[in-house]
Amino acid sequence: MSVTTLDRANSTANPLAHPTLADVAAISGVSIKTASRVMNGSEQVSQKTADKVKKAANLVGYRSNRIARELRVGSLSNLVGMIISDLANPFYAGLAAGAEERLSEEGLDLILATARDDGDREKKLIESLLERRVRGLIIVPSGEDYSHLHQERKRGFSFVFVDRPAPYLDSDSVTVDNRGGITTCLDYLIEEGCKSIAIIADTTSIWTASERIEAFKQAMLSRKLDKGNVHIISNVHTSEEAVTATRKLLKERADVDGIIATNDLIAMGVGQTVNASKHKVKVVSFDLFPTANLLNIATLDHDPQRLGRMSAEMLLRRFENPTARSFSTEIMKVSMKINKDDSVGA
Amino acid sequence: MSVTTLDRANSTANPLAHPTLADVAAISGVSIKTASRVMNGSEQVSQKTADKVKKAANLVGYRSNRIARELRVGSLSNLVGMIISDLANPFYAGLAAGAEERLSEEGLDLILATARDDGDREKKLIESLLERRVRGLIIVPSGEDYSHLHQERKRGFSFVFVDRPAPYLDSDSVTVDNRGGITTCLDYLIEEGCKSIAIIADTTSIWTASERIEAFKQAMLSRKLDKGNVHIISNVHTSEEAVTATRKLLKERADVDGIIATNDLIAMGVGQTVNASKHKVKVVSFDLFPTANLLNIATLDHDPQRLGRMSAEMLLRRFENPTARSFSTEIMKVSMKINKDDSVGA
DNA sequence: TTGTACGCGTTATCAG
DNA sequence: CTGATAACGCGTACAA
Repeated sequence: MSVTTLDRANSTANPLAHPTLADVAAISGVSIKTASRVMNGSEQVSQKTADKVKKAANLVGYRSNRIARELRVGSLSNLVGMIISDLANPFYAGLAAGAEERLSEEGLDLILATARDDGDREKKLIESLLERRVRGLIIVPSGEDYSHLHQERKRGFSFVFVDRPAPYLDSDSVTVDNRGGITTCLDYLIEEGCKSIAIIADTTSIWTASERIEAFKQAMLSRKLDKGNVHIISNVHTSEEAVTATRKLLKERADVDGIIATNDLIAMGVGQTVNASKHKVKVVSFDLFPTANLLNIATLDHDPQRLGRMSAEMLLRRFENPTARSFSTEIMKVSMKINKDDSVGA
Repeated sequence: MSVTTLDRANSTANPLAHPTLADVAAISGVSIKTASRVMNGSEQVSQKTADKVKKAANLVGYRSNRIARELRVGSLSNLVGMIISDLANPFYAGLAAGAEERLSEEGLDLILATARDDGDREKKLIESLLERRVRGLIIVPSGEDYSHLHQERKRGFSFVFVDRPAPYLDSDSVTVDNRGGITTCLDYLIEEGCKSIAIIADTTSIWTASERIEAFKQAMLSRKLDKGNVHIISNVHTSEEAVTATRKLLKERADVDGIIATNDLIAMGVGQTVNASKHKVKVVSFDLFPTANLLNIATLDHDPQRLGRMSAEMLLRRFENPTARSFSTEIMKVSMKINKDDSVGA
C-alpha cells in the first residue's frame, strides 16, 4: 500500500478540499463518530483506537471544520464584523486595533471592512456580514439612515455604533464627549494665557465636526471671550489643508496665540506649521495620536484604541442580553493630557 | 391571524436565530426548494408564487445563510485571512488597507488578526483561520519556522507572505527591495552633498532591519565612503527611542549632515528632532508615511498600501493555479520620492 | 467502548 | 412549473 493511496481515503474529493472526519475514519478503520470523539478530546475511547485515529489525522493533515460545527443548532458564531471608513487613517485603524484586541481576549475574531464614507457601500457590507451570520456588528456610521436595521435589532441582533450615533435606529453607541472635550481644550488655552484663540475643524457635514464647533461657540460665550479674538475655521479635511489654513491664519491674524485642532489629521498639519514658524502659538488637539508628543502639542486623553475597546466591551455586554430594550449611549469622557516639553529639541 | 403568529413559522426557534428558508416556505405555503429558487433569482417560477414568497421573506426579514451555502460541495469561501503584527502601527495598517481594498474588488472579505510579534500566537491564529476554511492567507511573518505549513501548501492551500519571506517554507512572498532601497537613499544623500552620514535602524533581530544595515555597509564600501564619516546606529525600536538616539548623535557628532531612517516610526522621531534643532541635516526615510512631507523629509516611494495590494494580487494569482510548484518571490522595487520644500514653513 | 440516525440551512438532482 | 430527497461536515442522542 503506497503512501499515495493513504493520502486520502475519499479519492473522489477535490484536492483543494480539506480532509474530513470521514477521511480520517476511513483510513483508521473506525466510524466517523469515533474519529470525532478522538479529535475532540477522547471522551471514552480506548488508547489503541485513539492512537490509530490520531495517526491517521496527522497523516492527512486533518483540521476540524468550524463552519460545519457552527452550523449546528444554536451554536453561535465567534465572528464579529466591523465597518470603518478607511483603514489607512490612523484614527480608524486605532479604533479597529482597540476593538480587535478586546475581542480577541474573548476568543472572537474580527472581520473588517471599509465603507469609504459611502453609505450605499456600507449598506451592502452590512448585508454581506449579516449573511455571514456574524455574532455582532461594530459600525462607524457613514450612512444617513439606519432604520432598515430595525427588524434585525428587534430580533436581538447586536449592533454597536462608534464615534457617531446611528440616525433613525435605536441602538447602542459609544461616542466621545465632544462638548466637554472642546471646553477642556479651550480652558486649557485660556489658562495658558492665550488671548486670541482659533479652532480649525473638519467638514461641517461630519457630525463630530459640527458638534465640536457648536461646543466651541457655546463655551466661548460662557467664557466671555471677545468675539474679535476668536476665529472659527471649518471645512479643513486633510493635513495638507490644515497646513494651508494655518499659514493663512498666522499671516492674517498675527495675534493668534492658541489653536484648537479638532482631529488628528488637522493637528498634524497645524502642529508642524506652527513649529516651522516663528510664531509662539499653543496648539491643542482633540485627538491623541502617536506623534503628538513629537510635535509638542497638547492633546485630550482621547485614544481611538480606547474608544475601540469600549465599543467591543459594549458589544460583549449586549451579547449577554440581546433583546433588552434599554440602549446605552456611552459617552467617553476625555481629560486633558499635556505633553511635557522634554522629549523634543536638540 | 395576528401579525405575531406570522412573524415566525418555526415558533420553536431560538429568537436569536435568523429566519430560514423553511420559515419563508411555511408562511408562503410552498416547498423549501421553491422558496430557494425565488430567493436566488427566480429560475422558472410563476410570478404569483414568486411574489408570495418575496412577501413572506420580507415579512420575517429572511436573509440567506452563507455559512450553510458554503458548506455545500466544492463551494469556496470568500474569506481571506490576514495576520499582521499590530494594527495600530501605520505601516501594518497600510498593508492591511491595501490588501483589503484589492480583495474587496474581487468580492472577497478580509478577516484580520494581530500576532503581536509573537510566533506562538501567530501559529494559533493560522490554525484558527484554517479551521474557518478561509480561501487563502496573507501573513506578515512573526515566527521563525513555517515548515508545519508544508502539508497545507502541498495540498494547494494559498499562502502569501509579505514584507519578509517565511523561513523553512516554499511559498509565495512579496518583499521590498531592501538593498536597492538603501542604496538609493545613500546615493540621494551623497548627491545632496552630505559628507557625514548616519543610518538609524531597528532591532537587528528583525529581518528587514538587518537586511538594510547589511545593504548600507556594502553600499558604503562601494561608494568609497570614509569609515570615520559613517555611523551605524541600530536597535532603535520606537519613535521615542529615535528621538533619544538622534539627539545623542547630533550632540556627539555635530558634523553629521545626513541621516537614513530605516522605517516610518524611526523617521518620525528623527525628523521631528532634526527640525527642532539648529542642525542642517538631510533626512531620508525608507518608508513612505502620511506626514512625511509635513516633517519635510525625503522618502522612498514605498507605500505599504501598494505592498498590501501586491500581496492580494499575488494571492489572487495563486488561486488560479493552487498546486503549481513555482513560487513567486516578488520584490517591490522602490524609487526616490523627494518632497518639495514648499508645503511647510510660515 | 463504539456505532447509527438525525439535524443544522442550503442547493442539486431527479421526479411529478 | 413545483416538490421530495440527498448531500455538505460535524455533533447530539440514543443504541448496541
